Amino acid sequence: MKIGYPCVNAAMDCSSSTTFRLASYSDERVATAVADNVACLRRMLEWNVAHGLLFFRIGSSIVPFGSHPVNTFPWQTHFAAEFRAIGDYIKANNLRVSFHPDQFVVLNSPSADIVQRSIQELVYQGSMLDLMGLDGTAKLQIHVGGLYGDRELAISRFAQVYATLPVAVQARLVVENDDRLFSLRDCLEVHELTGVPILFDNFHHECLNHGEPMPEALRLAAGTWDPVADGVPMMDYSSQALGERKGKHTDDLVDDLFAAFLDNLHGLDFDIMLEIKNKEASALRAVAQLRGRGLSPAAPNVPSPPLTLPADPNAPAKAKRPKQAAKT
DNA sequence: ACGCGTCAAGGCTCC
DNA sequence: GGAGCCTTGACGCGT
Repeated sequence: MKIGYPCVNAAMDCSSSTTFRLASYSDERVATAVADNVACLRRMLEWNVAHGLLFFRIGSSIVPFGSHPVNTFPWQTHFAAEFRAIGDYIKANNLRVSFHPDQFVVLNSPSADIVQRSIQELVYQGSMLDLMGLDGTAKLQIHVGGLYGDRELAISRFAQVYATLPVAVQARLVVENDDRLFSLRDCLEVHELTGVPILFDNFHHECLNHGEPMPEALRLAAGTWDPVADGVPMMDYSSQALGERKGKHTDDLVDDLFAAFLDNLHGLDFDIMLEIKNKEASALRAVAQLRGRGLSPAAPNVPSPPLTLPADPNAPAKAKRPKQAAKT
């Protein structure tokens, strides 16, 4: 079990998302920004290793305009050694990383243009993981997309586009349940159509569900991950910010709620990304809780033990199979 | 030095 | 049909 936080370390005096305005694009600015961003990423990973945080979401904008046609700079070859070094560091320290392309990546959009741009963005982010030399356990996390007034059509369009994705992207893509449109149950349907693993978000599930108790939801999501090809299931963890709009993430880890959540795991292994505003501060407290339970995050250079699932009549889950009445 | 309007990209809800 | 919202950091202009 690894604990992580997204993109930004507030205790650090650098950022891995320096960028610039499209209007001031130049190859030189790309080169400068990427060099700065990769250097900061390295420092954040080192900080994480020193603090027992072995999971990290890399910000999407390491390469400014990485999938935009304006970007003609050959960053893949120019920074090949830097990306490789980051990947070597990740592997040597048993880290796990992921990307979460933002809301503009919509694979099931009715607009062919939007779909194409979305695929280009996935190719760009996936290619960074490729350059790092990381295997298919380093993931690209997206949502199903828009509803467009017809849930079943929207889901089938996702599946159709998924089938056309480059294999390198397919191997990394995971789909996350969201808090308003596509629930865990919808994601399970997407999984049945495509084989794509489900990245479970406990908070989104609390906002949008069909009565599945948390332990059952966790088991269902975990069952969609191939232990070898996909690795330990990833999940996002958060809780409701009190007094705020439903769905608003809390600013700070609520220790009691996190403890109660861990009780739901019943021995399942997950790598947990804390989507909490104060980032690494909460992640450190989560690690302390795990250590208190004897669930110490995996130590550097020691691979996680193989995932063992409770008995599941629907396993093996990764194989494509026809839609059937298995979901109850 | 600092404040603040603005920034590639989508889609949903509300009015 | 249009504005506001999601969510967020950082740019870069204006003062």
